Amino acid sequence: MTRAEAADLPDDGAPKTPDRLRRRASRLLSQLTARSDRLINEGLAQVDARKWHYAVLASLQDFGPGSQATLSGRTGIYRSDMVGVLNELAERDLVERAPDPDDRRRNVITISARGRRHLRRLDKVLDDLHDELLAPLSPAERGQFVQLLTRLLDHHTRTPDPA
Amino acid sequence: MTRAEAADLPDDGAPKTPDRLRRRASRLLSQLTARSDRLINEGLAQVDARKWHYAVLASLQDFGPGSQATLSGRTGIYRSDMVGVLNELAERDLVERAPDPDDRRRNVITISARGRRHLRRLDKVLDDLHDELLAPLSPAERGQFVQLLTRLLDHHTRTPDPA
DNA sequence: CGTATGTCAGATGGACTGAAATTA
DNA sequence: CTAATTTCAGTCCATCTGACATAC
Repeated sequence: MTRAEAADLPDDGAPKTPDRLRRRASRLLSQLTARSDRLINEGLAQVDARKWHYAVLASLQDFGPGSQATLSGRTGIYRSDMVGVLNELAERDLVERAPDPDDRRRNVITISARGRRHLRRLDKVLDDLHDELLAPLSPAERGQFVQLLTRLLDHHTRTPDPA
Repeated sequence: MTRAEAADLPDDGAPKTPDRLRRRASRLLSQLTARSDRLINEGLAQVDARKWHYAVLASLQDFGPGSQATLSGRTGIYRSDMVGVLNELAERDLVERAPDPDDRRRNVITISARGRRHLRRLDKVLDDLHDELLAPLSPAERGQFVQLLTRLLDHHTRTPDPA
């Protein structure tokens, strides 16, 4: 069976143009995200950072200090993985981890001056990387894209599982 | 430092609205893809399938039989992982794996009647799952979304790495 | 007591690498 | 000889689960 024959068979549920593989949003998403992740990871690695570093530092800068559980909620990092991320950030003197006097179970995480400087660096790096990521899109389209993603994500974070 | 103070400091490169975390396309992509992958995986698991099954079956249906290396190119599955996928598909009698008489290094993979039936089932399941995935978007917006993703992915598959 | 927090130890799964055996 | 194909073994990394000790 040649390719043309297969593509023209009518009754199989196959569309005339065999692009079901290319058009499935889920596939496009995972493939694009794979590229995106690699781009971001490699870019951040060049300044000795990971994407979770950015998430934690930005969260501290924008919302103030917090316990590890709080940061976990803000950034989406698991409580169990936060430990390692904070170890890396503390090693680099980008954050400070101090016991909370009001609740001795908790640590209070604070961004340092060095951390603020580093965050500014990371924001610049990420701006450039996103410019590369979104290169084929016009500014308006980039806005649309971000807006569509946001609406989808919001829907699926608030509507977990109707099963 | 309270949240309001942190959010209003001007010189730190922090935007007035602290949404840099929420707005980064790379973050939106990975988070949404995580949700999407789980949705698709769980949905396909209920009909004893995985996403790679669909990719291989659809590729066979739309482009005809091929060697494992060919299928690897069509679907994006690594040659090393293709073995396992085809084992699973062959166990279920959805494909046939026969040695190629013209080149005895190769196997020729063919979709079976049962495989075609299964593929139709999977397509229906995936239609429903994508309906759920894209629920908050209008039909026009879904088209836009797919088109934006496609353009981005095309750009990054043809333009690998300018470094 | 039940609950939250920080921590660790490990399961799981996906992407990916490397090499061996066979054949072209 | 070099190159391509299938296959196996195993690495690497991120997500995620479960349990534990401590403190509320």
